[in-house]
Amino acid sequence: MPRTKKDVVTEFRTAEILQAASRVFAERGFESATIAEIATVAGVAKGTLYLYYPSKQDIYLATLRHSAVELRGRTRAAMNRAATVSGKIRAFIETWLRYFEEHRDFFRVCDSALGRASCLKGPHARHLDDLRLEQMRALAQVLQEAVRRKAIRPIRTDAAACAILDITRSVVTQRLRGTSRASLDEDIAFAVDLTWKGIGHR
Amino acid sequence: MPRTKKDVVTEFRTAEILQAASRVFAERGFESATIAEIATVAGVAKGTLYLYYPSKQDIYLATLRHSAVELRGRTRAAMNRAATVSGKIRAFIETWLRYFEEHRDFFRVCDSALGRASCLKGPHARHLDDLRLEQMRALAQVLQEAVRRKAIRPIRTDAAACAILDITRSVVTQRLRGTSRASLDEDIAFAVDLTWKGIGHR
DNA sequence: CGGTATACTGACTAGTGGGTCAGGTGAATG
DNA sequence: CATTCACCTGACCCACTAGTCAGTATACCG
Repeated sequence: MPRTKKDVVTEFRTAEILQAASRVFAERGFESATIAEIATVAGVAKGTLYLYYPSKQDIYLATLRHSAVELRGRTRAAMNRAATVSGKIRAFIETWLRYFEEHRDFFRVCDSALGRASCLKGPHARHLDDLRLEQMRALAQVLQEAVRRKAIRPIRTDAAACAILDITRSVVTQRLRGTSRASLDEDIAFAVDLTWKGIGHR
Repeated sequence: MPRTKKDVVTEFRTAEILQAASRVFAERGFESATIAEIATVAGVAKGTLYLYYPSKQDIYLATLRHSAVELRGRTRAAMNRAATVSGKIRAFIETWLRYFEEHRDFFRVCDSALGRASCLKGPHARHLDDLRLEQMRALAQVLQEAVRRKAIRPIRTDAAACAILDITRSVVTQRLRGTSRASLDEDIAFAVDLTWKGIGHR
Protein backbone atom coordinates (compact mmCIF):
# COMPACT_ATOMS: atom_id res chain seq x y z
CA MET A 1 0.00 0.00 0.00
CA PRO A 2 1.51 3.33 -1.09
CA ARG A 3 1.76 6.16 1.37
CA THR A 4 -1.11 8.50 0.87
CA LYS A 5 -0.85 12.22 1.27
CA LYS A 6 -2.63 11.84 4.57
CA ASP A 7 0.08 9.55 5.86
CA VAL A 8 2.73 12.11 5.07
CA VAL A 9 0.90 14.87 6.90
CA THR A 10 0.27 12.61 9.85
CA GLU A 11 3.90 11.63 10.04
CA PHE A 12 5.01 15.23 9.88
CA ARG A 13 2.60 16.44 12.53
CA THR A 14 3.32 13.50 14.77
CA ALA A 15 7.05 14.14 14.71
CA GLU A 16 6.50 17.84 15.26
CA ILE A 17 4.25 17.22 18.25
CA LEU A 18 6.50 14.61 19.83
CA GLN A 19 9.52 16.85 19.59
CA ALA A 20 7.68 19.75 21.16
CA ALA A 21 6.28 17.48 23.85
CA SER A 22 9.73 16.18 24.64
CA ARG A 23 11.03 19.71 25.14
CA VAL A 24 8.17 20.76 27.38
CA PHE A 25 7.96 17.56 29.43
CA ALA A 26 11.72 17.70 29.99
CA GLU A 27 11.52 21.26 31.22
CA ARG A 28 8.41 21.02 33.37
CA GLY A 29 7.73 17.38 34.18
CA PHE A 30 4.53 15.59 33.31
CA GLU A 31 2.12 17.33 35.68
CA SER A 32 3.36 20.87 35.26
CA ALA A 33 3.58 20.68 31.52
CA THR A 34 0.46 22.02 29.84
CA ILE A 35 -1.14 20.95 26.61
CA ALA A 36 -1.35 24.60 25.68
CA GLU A 37 2.41 25.03 25.90
CA ILE A 38 3.13 21.89 23.94
CA ALA A 39 0.77 23.11 21.24
CA THR A 40 2.44 26.51 21.13
CA VAL A 41 5.92 25.01 20.89
CA ALA A 42 4.72 22.63 18.20
CA GLY A 43 3.24 25.58 16.34
CA VAL A 44 -0.32 24.26 16.22
CA ALA A 45 -3.56 24.83 18.10
CA LYS A 46 -4.56 22.84 21.14
CA GLY A 47 -7.32 21.02 19.31
CA THR A 48 -4.87 19.73 16.73
CA LEU A 49 -3.03 17.71 19.32
CA TYR A 50 -6.22 15.82 20.02
CA LEU A 51 -6.53 14.90 16.35
CA TYR A 52 -3.34 12.87 16.73
CA TYR A 53 -3.37 11.73 20.33
CA PRO A 54 -6.34 10.99 22.57
CA SER A 55 -4.92 12.46 25.79
CA LYS A 56 -2.03 14.17 27.52
CA GLN A 57 -0.84 10.90 28.98
CA ASP A 58 -0.78 9.33 25.54
CA ILE A 59 1.41 12.11 24.22
CA TYR A 60 3.71 11.61 27.17
CA LEU A 61 4.01 7.88 26.71
CA ALA A 62 4.44 8.28 22.96
CA THR A 63 7.45 10.59 23.43
CA LEU A 64 9.03 8.13 25.84
CA ARG A 65 8.29 5.17 23.66
CA HIS A 66 9.57 6.74 20.48
CA SER A 67 13.04 7.37 21.87
CA ALA A 68 13.12 4.25 23.98
CA VAL A 69 12.59 2.08 20.94
CA GLU A 70 15.31 3.90 19.06
CA LEU A 71 17.75 3.56 21.95
CA ARG A 72 16.97 -0.13 22.26
CA GLY A 73 17.69 -0.63 18.58
CA ARG A 74 21.05 1.08 18.75
CA THR A 75 22.03 -0.71 21.94
CA ARG A 76 21.14 -4.10 20.51
CA ALA A 77 23.08 -3.45 17.33
CA ALA A 78 26.15 -2.18 19.16
CA MET A 79 26.19 -5.07 21.61
CA ASN A 80 25.81 -7.60 18.82
CA ARG A 81 28.73 -6.09 16.94
CA ALA A 82 31.00 -6.56 19.94
CA ALA A 83 32.61 -9.97 20.36
CA THR A 84 33.93 -10.01 23.91
CA VAL A 85 32.20 -9.54 27.25
CA SER A 86 34.06 -6.35 28.00
CA GLY A 87 33.30 -5.18 24.47
CA LYS A 88 29.58 -5.73 24.95
CA ILE A 89 29.51 -3.90 28.24
CA ARG A 90 31.49 -1.10 26.73
CA ALA A 91 29.11 -1.02 23.77
CA PHE A 92 26.16 -0.72 26.11
CA ILE A 93 27.63 2.14 28.12
CA GLU A 94 28.97 3.96 25.09
CA THR A 95 25.72 3.72 23.18
CA TRP A 96 23.74 5.06 26.12
CA LEU A 97 26.08 7.92 26.86
CA ARG A 98 26.23 8.97 23.24
CA TYR A 99 22.49 8.67 22.76
CA PHE A 100 21.64 10.73 25.82
CA GLU A 101 24.27 13.27 24.86
CA GLU A 102 22.23 13.86 21.71
CA HIS A 103 18.81 13.50 23.32
CA ARG A 104 19.01 15.40 26.57
CA ASP A 105 15.31 16.09 26.71
CA PHE A 106 14.58 12.40 26.47
CA PHE A 107 16.90 11.68 29.37
CA ARG A 108 15.22 14.22 31.57
CA VAL A 109 11.79 12.88 30.77
CA CYS A 110 13.00 9.33 31.39
CA ASP A 111 14.63 10.28 34.64
CA SER A 112 11.54 11.87 36.09
CA ALA A 113 9.36 9.09 34.69
CA LEU A 114 11.28 6.45 36.62
CA GLY A 115 10.51 8.13 39.90
CA ARG A 116 6.79 7.99 39.21
CA ALA A 117 6.67 4.71 37.35
CA SER A 118 4.10 3.37 39.76
CA CYS A 119 1.66 6.16 38.84
CA LEU A 120 1.49 5.22 35.17
CA LYS A 121 -1.15 2.73 34.14
CA GLY A 122 -2.35 1.03 31.01
CA PRO A 123 -0.83 -1.14 28.30
CA HIS A 124 1.39 1.64 26.96
CA ALA A 125 3.04 2.08 30.33
CA ARG A 126 3.58 -1.65 30.57
CA HIS A 127 5.22 -1.67 27.18
CA LEU A 128 7.64 0.99 28.39
CA ASP A 129 8.50 -1.06 31.42
CA ASP A 130 9.12 -4.02 29.15
CA LEU A 131 11.60 -1.97 27.14
CA ARG A 132 13.50 -1.14 30.30
CA LEU A 133 13.47 -4.73 31.49
CA GLU A 134 14.61 -5.95 28.10
CA GLN A 135 17.69 -3.75 28.22
CA MET A 136 18.52 -4.99 31.69
CA ARG A 137 18.00 -8.59 30.73
CA ALA A 138 20.31 -8.21 27.75
CA LEU A 139 23.03 -6.96 30.08
CA ALA A 140 22.30 -9.62 32.66
CA GLN A 141 22.54 -12.32 30.02
CA VAL A 142 25.99 -11.16 28.95
CA LEU A 143 27.10 -11.20 32.57
CA GLN A 144 25.58 -14.63 33.16
CA GLU A 145 27.37 -16.08 30.18
CA ALA A 146 30.60 -14.46 31.35
CA VAL A 147 30.23 -15.94 34.82
CA ARG A 148 29.50 -19.36 33.36
CA ARG A 149 32.65 -19.19 31.29
CA LYS A 150 34.54 -17.83 34.30
CA ALA A 151 35.47 -14.69 32.39
CA ILE A 152 34.41 -12.72 35.46
CA ARG A 153 33.98 -13.69 39.07
CA PRO A 154 30.66 -15.17 40.22
CA ILE A 155 28.26 -12.35 41.01
CA ARG A 156 24.54 -11.61 41.26
CA THR A 157 24.07 -10.86 37.60
CA ASP A 158 20.65 -9.20 37.82
CA ALA A 159 21.76 -6.81 40.52
CA ALA A 160 25.01 -6.14 38.68
CA ALA A 161 23.16 -5.38 35.44
CA CYS A 162 21.01 -2.92 37.34
CA ALA A 163 24.09 -1.35 38.87
CA ILE A 164 25.81 -0.96 35.50
CA LEU A 165 22.71 0.75 34.21
CA ASP A 166 22.67 3.08 37.19
CA ILE A 167 26.35 3.92 36.94
CA THR A 168 25.67 4.88 33.36
CA ARG A 169 22.74 6.98 34.47
CA SER A 170 24.96 8.52 37.11
CA VAL A 171 27.48 9.66 34.54
CA VAL A 172 24.80 11.01 32.23
CA THR A 173 23.28 12.97 35.10
CA GLN A 174 26.61 14.51 35.93
CA ARG A 175 27.16 15.50 32.33
CA LEU A 176 23.75 17.13 31.98
CA ARG A 177 24.13 18.93 35.29
CA GLY A 178 27.46 20.25 34.13
CA THR A 179 29.15 18.65 37.13
CA SER A 180 31.45 16.64 34.91
CA ARG A 181 33.92 18.73 33.01
CA ALA A 182 35.44 15.68 31.33
CA SER A 183 35.05 14.90 27.65
CA LEU A 184 32.50 12.37 26.52
CA ASP A 185 35.23 9.84 25.75
CA GLU A 186 36.76 10.28 29.18
CA ASP A 187 33.39 9.74 30.82
CA ILE A 188 32.80 6.62 28.77
CA ALA A 189 36.21 5.31 29.77
CA PHE A 190 35.52 6.13 33.41
CA ALA A 191 32.19 4.31 33.48
CA VAL A 192 33.52 1.27 31.64
CA ASP A 193 36.55 1.09 33.87
CA LEU A 194 34.59 1.36 37.10
CA THR A 195 32.13 -1.25 35.95
CA TRP A 196 34.68 -3.65 34.64
CA LYS A 197 36.78 -3.51 37.79
CA GLY A 198 33.62 -3.70 39.88
CA ILE A 199 32.36 -6.93 38.42
CA GLY A 200 35.85 -8.34 38.75
CA HIS A 201 37.28 -9.45 35.47
CA ARG A 202 40.19 -11.85 35.75
CA MET B 1 13.39 28.89 77.99
CA PRO B 2 11.07 26.04 78.96
CA ARG B 3 8.89 24.41 76.37
CA THR B 4 5.45 25.88 76.57
CA LYS B 5 2.34 23.86 75.98
CA LYS B 6 2.05 25.50 72.61
CA ASP B 7 5.43 24.14 71.64
CA VAL B 8 4.33 20.63 72.47
CA VAL B 9 1.17 20.89 70.40
CA THR B 10 3.08 22.40 67.52
CA GLU B 11 5.65 19.65 67.64
CA PHE B 12 2.98 16.98 67.71
CA ARG B 13 0.99 18.44 64.82
CA THR B 14 4.10 19.09 62.78
CA ALA B 15 5.24 15.51 63.10
CA GLU B 16 1.74 14.24 62.34
CA ILE B 17 1.48 16.39 59.23
CA LEU B 18 4.95 15.57 57.94
CA GLN B 19 4.36 11.86 58.30
CA ALA B 20 1.07 12.07 56.44
CA ALA B 21 2.62 14.26 53.76
CA SER B 22 5.44 11.77 53.32
CA ARG B 23 2.96 8.97 52.73
CA VAL B 24 0.88 10.91 50.24
CA PHE B 25 3.77 12.49 48.33
CA ALA B 26 5.43 9.09 48.06
CA GLU B 27 2.28 7.56 46.62
CA ARG B 28 1.23 10.32 44.24
CA GLY B 29 4.21 12.58 43.60
CA PHE B 30 4.25 16.29 44.31
CA GLU B 31 1.80 17.50 41.69
CA SER B 32 -0.82 14.80 42.00
CA ALA B 33 -0.84 14.84 45.78
CA THR B 34 -3.58 17.06 47.15
CA ILE B 35 -3.62 19.09 50.30
CA ALA B 36 -7.03 17.61 51.04
CA GLU B 37 -5.68 14.07 51.07
CA ILE B 38 -2.71 14.96 53.23
CA ALA B 39 -5.08 16.62 55.69
CA THR B 40 -7.33 13.55 55.76
CA VAL B 41 -4.42 11.18 56.32
CA ALA B 42 -3.06 13.47 59.04
CA GLY B 43 -6.52 13.49 60.62
CA VAL B 44 -6.98 17.26 60.56
CA ALA B 45 -8.83 19.77 58.41
CA LYS B 46 -7.30 21.44 55.41
CA GLY B 47 -7.11 24.81 57.10
CA THR B 48 -5.04 23.37 59.92
CA LEU B 49 -2.19 22.57 57.56
CA TYR B 50 -1.95 26.25 56.73
CA LEU B 51 -1.56 27.10 60.40
CA TYR B 52 1.73 25.22 60.37
CA TYR B 53 3.00 25.62 56.82
CA PRO B 54 2.44 28.49 54.41
CA SER B 55 2.05 26.42 51.24
CA LYS B 56 2.01 23.00 49.66
CA GLN B 57 5.56 23.40 48.46
CA ASP B 58 6.70 24.22 51.97
CA ILE B 59 5.15 21.05 53.31
CA TYR B 60 6.89 19.13 50.57
CA LEU B 61 10.29 20.62 51.24
CA ALA B 62 9.83 20.22 54.99
CA THR B 63 9.22 16.47 54.64
CA LEU B 64 12.30 16.11 52.50
CA ARG B 65 14.41 18.25 54.76
CA HIS B 66 13.34 16.54 57.94
CA SER B 67 14.49 13.12 56.81
CA ALA B 68 17.47 14.40 54.87
CA VAL B 69 18.88 16.03 57.98
CA GLU B 70 18.35 12.88 60.00
CA LEU B 71 20.03 10.75 57.33
CA ARG B 72 22.97 13.12 57.15
CA GLY B 73 23.41 12.93 60.91
CA ARG B 74 23.46 9.16 60.95
CA THR B 75 25.77 8.95 57.95
CA ARG B 76 28.23 11.39 59.47
CA ALA B 77 28.27 9.54 62.76
CA ALA B 78 28.73 6.14 61.15
CA MET B 79 31.51 7.33 58.87
CA ASN B 80 33.33 8.98 61.75
CA ARG B 81 33.16 5.81 63.80
CA ALA B 82 34.87 3.85 61.01
CA ALA B 83 38.66 3.99 60.95
CA THR B 84 39.62 2.66 57.51
CA VAL B 85 38.69 3.80 54.02
CA SER B 86 36.78 0.65 53.28
CA GLY B 87 35.12 0.95 56.66
CA LYS B 88 33.94 4.46 55.88
CA ILE B 89 32.56 3.49 52.50
CA ARG B 90 30.87 0.52 54.02
CA ALA B 91 29.45 2.74 56.76
CA PHE B 92 28.03 5.08 54.16
CA ILE B 93 26.35 2.35 52.13
CA GLU B 94 25.09 0.49 55.16
CA THR B 95 23.64 3.56 56.79
CA TRP B 96 21.81 4.54 53.64
CA LEU B 97 20.43 1.11 52.93
CA ARG B 98 19.24 0.67 56.50
CA TYR B 99 17.75 4.13 56.67
CA PHE B 100 15.80 3.78 53.45
CA GLU B 101 14.67 0.32 54.48
CA GLU B 102 12.94 2.01 57.41
CA HIS B 103 11.83 5.11 55.53
CA ARG B 104 10.54 3.90 52.21
CA ASP B 105 8.23 6.83 51.73
CA PHE B 106 11.14 9.20 52.10
CA PHE B 107 13.08 7.35 49.46
CA ARG B 108 10.25 7.53 46.98
CA VAL B 109 9.79 11.24 47.58
CA CYS B 110 13.54 11.79 47.23
CA ASP B 111 13.72 9.75 44.09
CA SER B 112 11.01 11.68 42.29
CA ALA B 113 12.36 14.96 43.67
CA LEU B 114 15.75 14.39 42.04
CA GLY B 115 14.17 14.11 38.62
CA ARG B 116 12.55 17.51 39.00
CA ALA B 117 15.24 19.22 40.99
CA SER B 118 15.43 22.02 38.47
CA CYS B 119 11.77 22.92 39.04
CA LEU B 120 12.20 23.68 42.74
CA LYS B 121 13.11 27.22 43.67
CA GLY B 122 13.83 29.23 46.78
CA PRO B 123 16.20 29.01 49.72
CA HIS B 124 14.64 25.82 51.09
CA ALA B 125 15.28 24.01 47.86
CA ARG B 126 18.84 25.26 47.84
CA HIS B 127 19.33 23.97 51.36
CA LEU B 128 18.20 20.54 50.22
CA ASP B 129 20.66 20.60 47.38
CA ASP B 130 23.37 21.53 49.85
CA LEU B 131 22.53 18.48 51.94
CA ARG B 132 22.94 16.26 48.91
CA LEU B 133 26.19 17.90 47.93
CA GLU B 134 27.52 17.63 51.47
CA GLN B 135 27.01 13.87 51.47
CA MET B 136 28.77 13.56 48.17
CA ARG B 137 31.63 15.73 49.28
CA ALA B 138 32.09 13.65 52.41
CA LEU B 139 32.44 10.55 50.26
CA ALA B 140 34.68 12.31 47.77
CA GLN B 141 36.95 13.49 50.57
CA VAL B 142 37.42 9.96 51.88
CA LEU B 143 38.29 8.81 48.37
CA GLN B 144 40.66 11.71 47.84
CA GLU B 145 42.51 10.96 51.03
CA ALA B 146 42.69 7.30 50.07
CA VAL B 147 44.10 8.14 46.66
CA ARG B 148 46.66 10.45 48.26
CA ARG B 149 47.80 7.70 50.57
CA LYS B 150 47.71 5.24 47.68
CA ALA B 151 45.21 3.06 49.48
CA ILE B 152 43.23 2.92 46.23
CA ARG B 153 44.21 3.55 42.65
CA PRO B 154 44.08 7.11 41.31
CA ILE B 155 40.57 7.86 40.16
CA ARG B 156 38.22 10.80 39.55
CA THR B 157 37.01 11.06 43.10
CA ASP B 158 34.01 13.29 42.48
CA ALA B 159 32.63 11.06 39.76
CA ALA B 160 33.38 7.97 41.83
CA ALA B 161 31.57 9.42 44.85
CA CYS B 162 28.59 10.08 42.65
CA ALA B 163 28.73 6.56 41.31
CA ILE B 164 28.87 5.03 44.79
CA LEU B 165 25.84 7.04 45.71
CA ASP B 166 24.01 5.83 42.64
CA ILE B 167 24.95 2.20 43.14
CA THR B 168 23.47 2.55 46.59
CA ARG B 169 20.36 4.09 45.13
CA SER B 170 20.24 1.29 42.61
CA VAL B 171 20.18 -1.35 45.33
CA VAL B 172 17.54 0.53 47.32
CA THR B 173 15.37 0.82 44.24
CA GLN B 174 15.61 -2.89 43.61
CA ARG B 175 14.68 -3.65 47.20
CA LEU B 176 11.64 -1.37 47.15
CA ARG B 177 10.51 -2.73 43.80
CA GLY B 178 10.78 -6.22 45.18
CA THR B 179 13.22 -7.12 42.42
CA SER B 180 15.87 -8.10 44.93
CA ARG B 181 15.01 -11.16 46.95
CA ALA B 182 18.25 -11.00 48.90
CA SER B 183 18.44 -10.10 52.58
CA LEU B 184 19.40 -6.61 53.61
CA ASP B 185 22.81 -7.80 54.73
CA GLU B 186 23.42 -9.54 51.44
CA ASP B 187 22.49 -6.40 49.54
CA ILE B 188 24.81 -4.33 51.71
CA ALA B 189 27.62 -6.78 51.08
CA PHE B 190 26.89 -6.74 47.35
CA ALA B 191 26.99 -2.95 47.08
CA VAL B 192 30.12 -2.62 49.20
CA ASP B 193 31.87 -5.35 47.26
CA LEU B 194 31.00 -3.90 43.86
CA THR B 195 32.08 -0.45 44.93
CA TRP B 196 35.26 -1.52 46.59
CA LYS B 197 36.38 -3.60 43.63
CA GLY B 198 35.26 -0.82 41.30
CA ILE B 199 37.43 1.87 42.80
CA GLY B 200 40.28 -0.59 42.83
CA HIS B 201 41.69 -1.13 46.27
CA ARG B 202 45.18 -2.62 46.36
C1' DC C 1 -19.86 31.20 85.55
C1' DG C 2 -18.74 34.65 82.07
C1' DG C 3 -15.20 36.17 79.24
C1' DT C 4 -11.33 35.65 76.41
C1' DA C 5 -7.77 33.51 73.86
C1' DT C 6 -6.30 29.69 71.21
C1' DA C 7 -6.78 25.94 68.07
C1' DC C 8 -9.34 24.16 64.64
C1' DT C 9 -12.85 23.66 60.87
C1' DG C 10 -14.72 23.21 56.16
C1' DA C 11 -17.64 25.84 52.88
C1' DC C 12 -16.15 28.95 49.70
C1' DT C 13 -13.33 31.52 46.08
C1' DA C 14 -10.51 32.19 42.33
C1' DG C 15 -7.64 30.33 39.03
C1' DT C 16 -6.15 26.70 36.14
C1' DG C 17 -5.88 23.33 32.61
C1' DG C 18 -7.55 18.99 30.14
C1' DG C 19 -10.59 18.10 26.70
C1' DT C 20 -14.56 19.46 23.17
C1' DC C 21 -16.71 21.03 19.10
C1' DA C 22 -19.00 24.46 16.12
C1' DG C 23 -17.11 26.90 12.83
C1' DG C 24 -13.32 28.68 9.64
C1' DT C 25 -9.99 28.01 5.78
C1' DG C 26 -8.15 26.65 1.64
C1' DA C 27 -7.30 23.10 -1.70
C1' DA C 28 -9.37 19.98 -4.89
C1' DT C 29 -13.08 18.86 -7.82
C1' DG C 30 -17.00 19.32 -11.00
C1' DC D 1 -17.79 29.82 -9.66
C1' DA D 2 -20.08 26.55 -6.51
C1' DT D 3 -19.45 22.60 -3.76
C1' DT D 4 -17.22 19.43 -1.05
C1' DC D 5 -13.99 17.76 2.07
C1' DA D 6 -10.01 17.37 5.05
C1' DC D 7 -7.66 19.72 8.26
C1' DC D 8 -7.22 22.92 11.63
C1' DT D 9 -8.67 26.47 15.18
C1' DG D 10 -9.39 28.53 19.76
C1' DA D 11 -13.33 30.02 22.64
C1' DC D 12 -15.68 27.49 25.75
C1' DC D 13 -16.93 24.08 29.36
C1' DC D 14 -16.26 21.86 33.55
C1' DA D 15 -13.81 19.38 37.02
C1' DC D 16 -10.54 20.11 40.27
C1' DT D 17 -7.61 22.13 43.91
C1' DA D 18 -4.51 25.60 46.48
C1' DG D 19 -5.41 28.70 49.62
C1' DT D 20 -8.81 31.76 52.69
C1' DC D 21 -11.52 33.16 56.49
C1' DA D 22 -15.75 33.64 59.11
C1' DG D 23 -17.41 30.83 62.37
C1' DT D 24 -17.12 27.01 66.04
C1' DA D 25 -15.23 24.43 69.86
C1' DT D 26 -12.29 23.96 73.53
C1' DA D 27 -9.16 25.33 77.14
C1' DC D 28 -7.94 28.67 80.39
C1' DC D 29 -8.48 32.24 83.77
C1' DG D 30 -10.38 35.71 86.93
